[in-house]
Amino acid sequence: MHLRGGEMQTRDVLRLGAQHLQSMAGHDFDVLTVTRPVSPEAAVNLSKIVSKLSPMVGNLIEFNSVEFLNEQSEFAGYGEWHRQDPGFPDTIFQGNVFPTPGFEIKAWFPLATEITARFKDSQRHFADDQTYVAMLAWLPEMVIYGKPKIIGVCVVSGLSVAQARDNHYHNPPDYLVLEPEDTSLRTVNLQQTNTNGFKFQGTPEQFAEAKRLVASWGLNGHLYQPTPEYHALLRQLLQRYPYRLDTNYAKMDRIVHPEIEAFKTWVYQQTIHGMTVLQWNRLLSKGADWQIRQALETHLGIREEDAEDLLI
DNA sequence: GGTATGGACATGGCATACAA
DNA sequence: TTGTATGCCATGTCCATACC
Repeated sequence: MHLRGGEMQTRDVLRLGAQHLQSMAGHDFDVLTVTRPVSPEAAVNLSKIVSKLSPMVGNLIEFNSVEFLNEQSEFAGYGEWHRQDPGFPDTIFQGNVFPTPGFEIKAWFPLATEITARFKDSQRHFADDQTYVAMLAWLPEMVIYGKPKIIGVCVVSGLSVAQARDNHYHNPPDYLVLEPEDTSLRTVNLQQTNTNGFKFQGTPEQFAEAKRLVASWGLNGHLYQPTPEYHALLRQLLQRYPYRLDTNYAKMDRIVHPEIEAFKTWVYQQTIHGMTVLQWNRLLSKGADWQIRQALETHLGIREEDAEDLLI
């Protein structure tokens, strides 16, 4: 990598880090192993609960990524990667590079019903675009058993994700994106850093009235801005009309970020043991037991004899 | 029929208040 | 002083329904 004047800058650290994270694709994580099911019945049962591994493997992937980054010699002398948990982002480069580069690592288990990782951090945290989001898609190497294997990595700018999210959701008065309150005086566990989404729940009459209020803010009144002035206006809506907190707000699956969408498509198209990831996803979430049984026998060789062998 | 959206439920960390 | 309950925040899965 070419560095101007021999100095490592924030964007260099991020670019290098992104390259290394992407190189993890295709590798196993030797952190845990699900043993091969001994019978088709056990395999079917396992297929329905393997997604429960998702949160745990997600965490294992997060701190193994830090170790992996620190094994790379290019960073030597400039600083070290550290995991902050809790904290944002969960991986930062501590050293003599400023602003401090960081990765927010999100693990994605593509056999689950959706990408459940959320990205709720305020745009205001990305003023210098020093934080990138790394999505790591993983599966057990044998689909329902084996070691976790990284099948693909997508690294995108955190700022771009936050902007895509806010532009996608924010649509006053129907939907409001709200920045965290000023909670700097609270104890650390009660401080807010996340934005939230609110959906209008009032009557059509109230909605018409709310629309007139938004119109009175001028031509750019519907455009999202993270400023206190704009949020003072938004809070008027929240006080006057009923809204509900949207608990699905900012799910990575629903943000509609172009690079993330392209990554989703790519991951679903990958072929693993004779079927695409999307086909496995459909089969395991919607397929009948006999279909799952058949696929596991055809593609993974799990059949009745195995169980019989075991009994002997 | 597939996708998007709305909603419910489960789990857990952490600081703090309060009771034993 | 120690243990327990509580408030708030956060992250995850699953399912029903609306929509195209």
